[in-house]
Amino acid sequence: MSNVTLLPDDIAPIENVPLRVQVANRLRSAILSGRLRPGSGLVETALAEQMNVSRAPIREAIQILENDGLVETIAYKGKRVKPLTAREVAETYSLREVFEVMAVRRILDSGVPVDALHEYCEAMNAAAAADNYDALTAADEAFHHALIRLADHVLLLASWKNLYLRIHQIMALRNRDERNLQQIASNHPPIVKALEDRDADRAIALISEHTRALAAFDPATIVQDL
Amino acid sequence: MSNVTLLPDDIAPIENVPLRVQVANRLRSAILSGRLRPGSGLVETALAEQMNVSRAPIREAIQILENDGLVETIAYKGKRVKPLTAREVAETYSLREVFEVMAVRRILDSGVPVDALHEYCEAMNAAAAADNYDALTAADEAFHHALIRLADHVLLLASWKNLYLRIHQIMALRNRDERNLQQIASNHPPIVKALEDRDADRAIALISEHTRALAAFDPATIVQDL
DNA sequence: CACTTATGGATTGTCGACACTCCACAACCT
DNA sequence: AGGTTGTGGAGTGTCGACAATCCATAAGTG
Repeated sequence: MSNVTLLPDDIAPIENVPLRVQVANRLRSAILSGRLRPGSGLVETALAEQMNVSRAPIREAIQILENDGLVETIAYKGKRVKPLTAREVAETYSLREVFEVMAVRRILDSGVPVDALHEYCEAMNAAAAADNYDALTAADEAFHHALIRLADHVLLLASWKNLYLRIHQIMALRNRDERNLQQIASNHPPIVKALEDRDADRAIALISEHTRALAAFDPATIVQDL
Repeated sequence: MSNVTLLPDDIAPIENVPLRVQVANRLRSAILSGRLRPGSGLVETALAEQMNVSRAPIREAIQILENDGLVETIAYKGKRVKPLTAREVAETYSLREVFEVMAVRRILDSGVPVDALHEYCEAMNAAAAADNYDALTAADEAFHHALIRLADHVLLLASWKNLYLRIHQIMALRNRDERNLQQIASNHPPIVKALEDRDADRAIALISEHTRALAAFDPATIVQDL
C-alpha cells in the first residue's frame, strides 16, 4: 500500500522521545514554574529512582538544563538549580532589550509586514479584561516571540529563546499580585503602531522602555544572595 | 603543619580534569582549527576506541560541543560537526556586531577607563609588522575580549565567548592569504580614541563598520550547502 | 514488476556496577 | 588543645554490555 486513503486523525505520529528529553522537560518545567527553586540540589541517584530510569538519561537531562543556563554543576560535589542574583536578573533583561531592539531594526530594514502582531495584542487585551494572569503572560510571550521571528535571524531567535527561559523562571518567582495587567497589555499596541509607521526611533524607544519596566518590577522577591 | 614555609614552585596544584572535558577540549580544538571540518561525522564508538576511553565521556564531551553550537545530533543516526552556511556566518557576525555595540554603550555609560586596550593595539601593530597572522588574530581576539569585559556584563561576556567560538572556526576555514594585516591592525586605535573622547556615535559607527568588514571577507570559501 | 516484508549492520540510547573525589568528623598523636 | 591522619558516606565519574532505532538492501509475494 503506497497510498493510504483513510488515516484517522486520532492516529497521530507516535514520537520517540528519548528519556533524557522527557526528564529534561519535566525538570525544566519544574524549574520554570518555580516548583524547583534556585539553589535546590539535584541528586542524580535520587532523581533516577524517583523517575524510575537509570542515571545516564538523568545526567544527560541535567546537562541539557545546564546548556539552558538553568542548572550548574560543581564537579564531584553536586548539581543544583542555578541561584538567581539581582545582577543576573538585571543582565538578563538588559540583554533581552538589546535582542528586541535588534529585531526591531531588522524588521524595519527588511520592510516585512507586522500585521501578525495585532492578533497577540488583542489576546493580551482579552486576558487583561478577564484578569487572567497566565493568559496575559502567554500572549505577551507570543507577541515578543513573533516579533523576534519577524526579524528572520535564526541565531537571534535561538539566543532570545534561551534568554527567555530565564525570564520565565524569574516571572514565576515574582509576586504576581503586584502587576497591573491592563497596563502591560496597553504597552504593546504603540509598538506595533510605530513599526507600521516605520518610525525606528520611536519603536526602539518604546521597546526599550517596555523591557526596562519589566526588569524594574519587584526585584527584591527573587534575590537569593549577594 | 598548618603553615608550610617552603613550597617549591614546581609543585603546582595538580588538576583533576574529567575525561569528558579533556575529550571536549581536544575535539573543540580540532573543530576550531579546521582539522575537523563542518559535516564530518562523529561516531562515539570510534572516538572511544581512538582515545582509549569508554563511550560515556565521549557522549558527554559531544554534548558539551553541542552547547557550544559546534556539533549537532540527529537521534539514532549520528552526530556531526555542524555545517556552516553562508547565512549562519552572516548571522554570527551581525550578532557579534550587536554585542560589541552593546559593550561600547555600557563602557561609555559607566565611564570606566579604557587604557588597557592600547596594549592590544600595540600587539596588533607588532604582529602586522612581522607579518604574523596568528599573532595578529590572537591580539585581535584579546582586544575584543577586553572590550567586552570592560562592559562588566557576565551574560554578555558568556554570549560573546560562545559566539566567538564559531568565529574562530570560520576564520580557520577562510583563506588567510587574502587578508591585509596592516589594515586590520589599523582599524582598532580609532575605536579606542573614540572611546576616550566619549564619542558614542563615532565609537559605535567604527565598531559596526569593523565587524561588518570582517563579515564581508571571503564568504565563498566557507559555504557548505544551501 | 510493483509492492511489501525480512534481515543485518551501524549508531545511538539505556542500564547497572564499580571507581574516584570530596567533605566532615572521628581518632590519634605530642 | 593544636594539629595530623584515618574513615565513612554522599555524590559524581567511568565503564562494559545490552536494547532500541534507523536505514539500506535483500528476499518474498501477488
